[in-house]
Amino acid sequence: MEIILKNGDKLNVEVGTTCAKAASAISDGLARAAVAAKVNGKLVDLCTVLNDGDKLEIVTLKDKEGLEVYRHTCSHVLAQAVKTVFPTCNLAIGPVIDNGFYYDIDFKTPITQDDFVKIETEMAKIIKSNIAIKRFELPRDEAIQLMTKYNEKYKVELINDLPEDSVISFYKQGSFTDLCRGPHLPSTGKIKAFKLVSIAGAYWRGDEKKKMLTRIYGVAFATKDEMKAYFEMMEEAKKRDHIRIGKEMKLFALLNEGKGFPFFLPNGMVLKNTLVDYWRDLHKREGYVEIQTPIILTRNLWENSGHWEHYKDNMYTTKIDGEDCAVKPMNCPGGMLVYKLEPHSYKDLPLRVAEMGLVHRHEKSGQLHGLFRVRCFTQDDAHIFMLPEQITDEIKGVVRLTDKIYKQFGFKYKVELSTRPEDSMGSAEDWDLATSALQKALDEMNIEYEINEGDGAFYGPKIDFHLQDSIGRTWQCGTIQLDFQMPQRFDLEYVGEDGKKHRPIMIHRAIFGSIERFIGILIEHFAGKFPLWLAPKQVKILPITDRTSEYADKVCAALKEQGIRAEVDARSEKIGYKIREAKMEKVPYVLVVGDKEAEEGTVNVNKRGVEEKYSATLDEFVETAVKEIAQKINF
RNA sequence: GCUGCUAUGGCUCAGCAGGUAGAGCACGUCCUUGGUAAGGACGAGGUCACCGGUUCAAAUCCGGUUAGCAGCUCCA
Repeated sequence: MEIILKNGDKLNVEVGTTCAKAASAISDGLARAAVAAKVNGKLVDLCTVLNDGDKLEIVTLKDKEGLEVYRHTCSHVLAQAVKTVFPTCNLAIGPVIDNGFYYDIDFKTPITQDDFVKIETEMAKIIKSNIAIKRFELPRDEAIQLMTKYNEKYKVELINDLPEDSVISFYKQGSFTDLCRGPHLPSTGKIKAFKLVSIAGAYWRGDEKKKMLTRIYGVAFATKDEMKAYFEMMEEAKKRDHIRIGKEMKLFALLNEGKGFPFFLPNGMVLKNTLVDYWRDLHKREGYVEIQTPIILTRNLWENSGHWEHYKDNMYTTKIDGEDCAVKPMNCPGGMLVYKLEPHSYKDLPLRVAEMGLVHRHEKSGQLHGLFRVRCFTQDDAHIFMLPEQITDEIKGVVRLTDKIYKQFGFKYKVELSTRPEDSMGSAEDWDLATSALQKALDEMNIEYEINEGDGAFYGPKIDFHLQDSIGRTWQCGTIQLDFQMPQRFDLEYVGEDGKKHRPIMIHRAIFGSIERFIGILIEHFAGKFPLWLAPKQVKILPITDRTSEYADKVCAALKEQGIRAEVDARSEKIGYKIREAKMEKVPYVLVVGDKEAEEGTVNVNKRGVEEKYSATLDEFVETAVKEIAQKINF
């Protein structure tokens, strides 16, 4: 019979030939590198028997799928090892993740990281024995019988929940058999580099109400070198951790006295204010007006907006003169009240109303994390009130503005479209209309996005922008939410061309999302090496001897005159020492001034990240610095 | 909130097996005025997160509380 290879070549093989055998017929090198195969586009085990006319593709560890198969087998080796070391435990599930794998296991007595040595030793033994991995399939009742025999209650539950027509397959390696869809490596000996890294709790089936199992995380790579490179990269990434840099650079403080409420220190305030100034300038140009609404408003208002019903557990409440009040978790109801203060004409729309709003949300204690997740933060919020025919253009405008701002910092981002959640308000028609409006804007702008089913706000669907932190976790920053509900609830209206009253449509949007979170991401993105326009300390002037400290003061004054954040380090320390300190502070420009410079009216410029130093007149340096700040050049 | 781990001078960390604390950096004083990533000497600074228990004796062992970290769940 004949099979077709990836490159289109045809190969004659005997009936009953496996993928592995076919691979070795193509080339010995490829056969040895093979870890799985793709038959007619479907990923399968190497032992899969080919049929006449099948299209065969060999998968190696160089392929993404190949590495996944490899990591998947690692998780099974982990399971086998754990079963050997702790025979009474019950296995749940063990999938592949970025860089590795995990397995959720129900232990009779809790284990700790100290047990990793035992487990890893057992895994190494399994790998060394190079046990063949065999697939077999069973009908449902036999599958349940088998897993019941092994006392694997979680597996029985999984089998019971599989759809009627699904194939129930098992993989057997030695005495160990596990329910699995596969595919797997042909034998355990192919695993070259793995390590167990951490242990954590995880709810069975991701449900908070179900039992918490123990999850063992591991990483696995095709070679030991790749694994080493991974650990080195993780070490580097940890050095970028915003909590650590925030402390080192005295940007902010997290204190026991205010759990989830960060303190901003002078350096951090420079960052925050600079971002706000940039934001405000940009929004003025984009036709926004700015308001500020109160932090505490009556409970009545929150009931009216629907927040009370959907969100009261996360709101801080208080009583003022006997009246129930709540601290705002969002700015919109305040914005609605402002809209209602006066009648609006269709000629006024779109109305773009921005607010740097300080909101408070009672996040559960375990969710708090540095500046990424806090209980009090500043939203760069805006509400856009508009006519139905303005929806697409307004959304596009916000997407463009978001892109512009993210690009300014050199961020790459991911876009998600979140649709109607279960717990939501409003009619299906409104939701469809709103969702397709968002989708239309994204499609027309040729923006790639993922759909996040059921993850919208309770009042409307949304477009979310996600940025990545230094160890690859993503955080939602920007958001554009289309809302038909608030205008209705607050009975907003405008007078149309026809002289009749109509309901405006509203967008909620934020670009930084939370200034605090955005600052956290900025810190990690730049590893604390902020571009000149953002740097808390922009220029440091270092006199070589006490003789030149007067000239240093003069240079500093000239820079301050131009609004540049400059300071002199006049301590009687050696120049090398002062340079080292300034560099560790990540100051963009360090100016060294000695007798020569004082005499010539120049400065010796040390630019961060640049080995060569150069001499410039004071005026020349001021000019370049002013220009770099004004143009917000990143370096 | 749940599971696990952690908590020692301003910072980064030692303190292995219980006998009332150490280092480096930072800080202060003095000497050194030195041309591009750490000059030298001396000094000050900690009831070892908090509360309780075991013990003749607890930073060290046990329990609880608080806070942080990793993950889970949640995030209008």
